Amino acid sequence: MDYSTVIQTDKGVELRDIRCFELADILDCGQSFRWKPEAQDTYTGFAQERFLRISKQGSTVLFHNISMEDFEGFWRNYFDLDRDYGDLQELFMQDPVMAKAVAFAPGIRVLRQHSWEALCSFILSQNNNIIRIKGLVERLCENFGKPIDQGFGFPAPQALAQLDVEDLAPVRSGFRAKYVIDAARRVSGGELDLTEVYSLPLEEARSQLQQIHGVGPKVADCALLYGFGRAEVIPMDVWMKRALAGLYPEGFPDKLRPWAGLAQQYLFHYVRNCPDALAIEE
DNA sequence: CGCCAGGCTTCTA
DNA sequence: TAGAAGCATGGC
Repeated sequence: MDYSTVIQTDKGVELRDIRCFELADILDCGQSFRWKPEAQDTYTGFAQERFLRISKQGSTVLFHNISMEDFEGFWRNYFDLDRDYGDLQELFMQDPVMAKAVAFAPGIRVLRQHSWEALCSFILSQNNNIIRIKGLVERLCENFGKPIDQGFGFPAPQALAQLDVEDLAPVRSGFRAKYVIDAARRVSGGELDLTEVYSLPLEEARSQLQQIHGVGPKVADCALLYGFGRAEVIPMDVWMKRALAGLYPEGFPDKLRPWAGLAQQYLFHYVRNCPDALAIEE
C-alpha cells in the first residue's frame, strides 16, 4: 500500500503518508487530457461524469468534498491505489535505465480510466500535440457530454453515435471526427463490446479495437493500457521507439515485461522531459 | 511563414 | 507489401 490511512474529514477524503504520488507527474504526463492545474499542487478535472478537486500537501493527498463511498467506489481504482508502486519501483530500479527514469519522476502512476473515454481520447490524439488534444477533448465534452455541477462529463458512445460527422464541427477535430463517430456507432450498436474486450486475450483485444476506422496499433495499445488496465502493453509512438532504441539496444528486460506499460510511462516522461536522457547512453 | 504534433488510411511502385 | 503522401487544425 502506498499510504498508511484513509480518513474522512470535513474537507473530504484524505490519504496520509502517501508515496509514489505526485499530481503533476500523474495528471500531466500525457495519459489523461481532462485535468488542469489550479493552485500550487492542486488540480481539478473530470473522469467519466465525475468532477474532482485534488491537492497534495506534504505527504497528505486531499480529495476535496467527496464521500468515502465515492473514494472507495471510484477514485481509489482510478488512481490505481490498489497497486503498490513502492514495491513496483523497487523492482524497476534494479534495472539501471529504469532507475534513472523512476528517479526523474517517482510520483508517476498509471490511471485506470474508463475504456470508452480512453479509446475516444486517444483516437483524438493521433497526429496531434498534447496541448491541442486537451482542447479537443474539452470541446467534445462541452458540446456532447452530460452537464454536471462543475462542467461536463465525457460523452457516452450512445450520445455520439446518433451524430453525423458535421455535428462534430465545433470540436474542430478535423479528419478525426469520422473516426470518433465510427467508434461510437460500433460500441453503441454492440458491434464492439468493450466489456468483452476486457476478458479477451491481448492479441484478440487489440484486433477487436483495430476494427474501428482510425484505430491502429498505437491508439489500440493506448486504450488497452489506459482504459483496459493492460499493464504489460507499451504503446509505440515516435518517442517510445526512440527511447527503446537508445536505452535498450539489447531489448527491454524480460523481467519487467508484465509491467512494461507502466515502465513505459516513466520512460516516456523521462525522454520527453529530461534533455540528456538519450544523450547519456550515447 | 513553415514545421510538427502520443497516427492512420490510402495510394503507389 | 513496404514506403510515402495526404489528412484538418493550430501552437510555436
